[in-house]
Amino acid sequence: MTDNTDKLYGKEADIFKALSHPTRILILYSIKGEQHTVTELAEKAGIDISTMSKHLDLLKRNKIIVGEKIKNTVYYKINMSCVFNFLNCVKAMTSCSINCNEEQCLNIKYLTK
Amino acid sequence: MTDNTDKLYGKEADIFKALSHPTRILILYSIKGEQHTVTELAEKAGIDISTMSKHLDLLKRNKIIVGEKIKNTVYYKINMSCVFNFLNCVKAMTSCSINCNEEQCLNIKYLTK
DNA sequence: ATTTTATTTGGTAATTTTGCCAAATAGAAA
DNA sequence: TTTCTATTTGGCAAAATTACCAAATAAAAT
Repeated sequence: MTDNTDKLYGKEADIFKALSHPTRILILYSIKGEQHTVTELAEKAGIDISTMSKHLDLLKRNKIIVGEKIKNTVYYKINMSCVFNFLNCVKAMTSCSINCNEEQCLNIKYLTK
Repeated sequence: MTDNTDKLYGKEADIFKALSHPTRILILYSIKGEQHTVTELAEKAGIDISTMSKHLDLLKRNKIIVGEKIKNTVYYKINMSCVFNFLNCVKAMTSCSINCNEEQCLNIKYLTK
């Protein structure tokens, strides 16, 4: 990839990269309704706390989530909630049959829900 | 990451992973208005045709774009157009100051455009 | 002041991604 | 059929990501 492409589209690509791991999607859905701590999320995901801390840090650096420290504990919550709009479309697409387009997928989702 | 997390969120993460490279964002914007071929896109991006072909293949496997073959040439176009809705939000966030949330970013974008 | 609690950071091995070249494929044109 | 054109695939080295353990922070509780 050229420097020019990176300059033009690197920031946008970085947001997608920050979202491109199953554990980080789990984080989003977990803190959608209520705030959670690293310890809670690590336990829920079944991974090491240090690993979860690094996943949270990546989402935080990209302003997708924010953490609020109260006493010794950091509570994480969503900052970029538009990600859920896109996740709805993604879920419609991935649960749709193999050769359909977005419009068809969203229609199927609408008809069957 | 556990098998369970991958089973639950792997598909969604794969879509984000497919979008997580500057060259692949360039592809999206390039074919948003009009269809393009591998050769054209490789030239625009300044990279090898084979490299561009692999980027397109990844987007195609994830149903984000589709290719239509006419004679010897494959024309690529967008299949999952909801990605541009999300890109609008992403651009608002990334061009916003350091500590703001989505609502503030979108307001700023609204006020300044 | 010392201990406990919650979290982050450093180090590192295993895995995955990326990008070029060269070769293969598929079909159109001559 | 042979040649030409457009694209894809295989191979490989460089770079990036991931996940664990161990160690470091930072502040609350005792």
